[in-house]
Amino acid sequence: MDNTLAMVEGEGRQRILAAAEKLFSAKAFDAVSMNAIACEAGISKANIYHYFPNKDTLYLAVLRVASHNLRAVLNEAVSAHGSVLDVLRHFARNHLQALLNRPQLVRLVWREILERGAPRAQEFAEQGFADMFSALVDVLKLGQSRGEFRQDFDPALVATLLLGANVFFFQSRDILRHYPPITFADDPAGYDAGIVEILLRGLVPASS
Amino acid sequence: MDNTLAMVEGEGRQRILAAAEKLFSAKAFDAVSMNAIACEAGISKANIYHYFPNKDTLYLAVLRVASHNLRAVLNEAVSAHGSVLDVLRHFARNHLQALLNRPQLVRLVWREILERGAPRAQEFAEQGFADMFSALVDVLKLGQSRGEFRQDFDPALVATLLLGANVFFFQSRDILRHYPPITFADDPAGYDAGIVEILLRGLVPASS
DNA sequence: GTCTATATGATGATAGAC
DNA sequence: GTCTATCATCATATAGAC
Repeated sequence: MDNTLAMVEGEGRQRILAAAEKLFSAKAFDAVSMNAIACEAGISKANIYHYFPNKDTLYLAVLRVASHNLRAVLNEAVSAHGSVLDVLRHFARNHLQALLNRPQLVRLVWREILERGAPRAQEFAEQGFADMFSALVDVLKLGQSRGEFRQDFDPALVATLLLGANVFFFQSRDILRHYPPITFADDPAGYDAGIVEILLRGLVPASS
Repeated sequence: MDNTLAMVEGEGRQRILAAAEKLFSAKAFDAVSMNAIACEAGISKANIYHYFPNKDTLYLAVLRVASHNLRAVLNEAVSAHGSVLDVLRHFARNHLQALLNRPQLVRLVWREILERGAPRAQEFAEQGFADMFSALVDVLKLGQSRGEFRQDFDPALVATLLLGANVFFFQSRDILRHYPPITFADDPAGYDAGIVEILLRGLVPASS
């Protein structure tokens, strides 16, 4: 069977999705016009409506693909083996690096999280959260069961702290860069190394 | 002199600013129409243009006021006295509570930080960052100079970690709530208490 | 499947009466 | 200072030719 036709059929849809993803990543929903998407995709505006019934459906399709891709990228980045400490350091560094490598995808998904007004698809974002949290919580629990970590802290809280540190770094990087006391704005690996080190050892000197 | 006229003169402007702040806090720039602002303010659309030359200028005015108010709220919340540990705990808890108490202001300012496409006024947001960072860094440095904290960590990095933990909590609260292992989504004070405790003592048991 | 042409409405912004 | 009426522009969305 010749699948050339099917590929050509899908091509138009793919071009539209790619163009829409690029524009929706850069600007908010209402700031992106169907005209701009058509222009970016190199087709006519009316043609978009042949593939997607309306703007909302197109946006949802973009978000679904982006969320899926981002999950894959992040899950791939944080999968690791070795000692608990190595896995933790690896997780932090690679998670942040994955965020920085795919800024458009991250922005697209995070905008959906933050703009609570029009709950278009929080489910996609929540899936990514669940992936990262469960992976990180498992590592921390393993460390606790092995006696390498204290027993008296909540793994979910530490997971939140670490993921939050990376997301915050990703979001605020441009501002952090312009603030003198901060020297790690252009050194994400060093940032996460410092974060993990502090988490492990704490701020207070070991007593007696 | 009768200042009644002046008050009435300013009233129209205030109504517009209040309405615009409410709407711009809930939705993005392009998603808010001048018609909606006029309707919310209870005046005609054309009247807005009597006070503000265009939509951008109005938005900028809203952002300036909001940023100023948010700075005041946050600075008020984190000002404290006492031991270094008390100040640190107080800072974390009250900073997060201040964010949660003024969600509209926070959203308005943070949207400006995240939407890098149209750099309308990053300066406002950066001022707030500088306030919080310098205050927190000062506390940490004081702890170091007093010998209550280790000397070998970067105060700016810990400040980023703590502020990031609060901002991340604020942003992701709705998602955190729906994730089973997390029990602190509705307990910001407990969250920050846990955060600070982990930062102070570390994850690894005190060796020997 | 892709296009041109167009219907319909909302947008930001202006002019001028009161 | 506030309004009604209106501007040109651009949006989403549809119809129909090829």
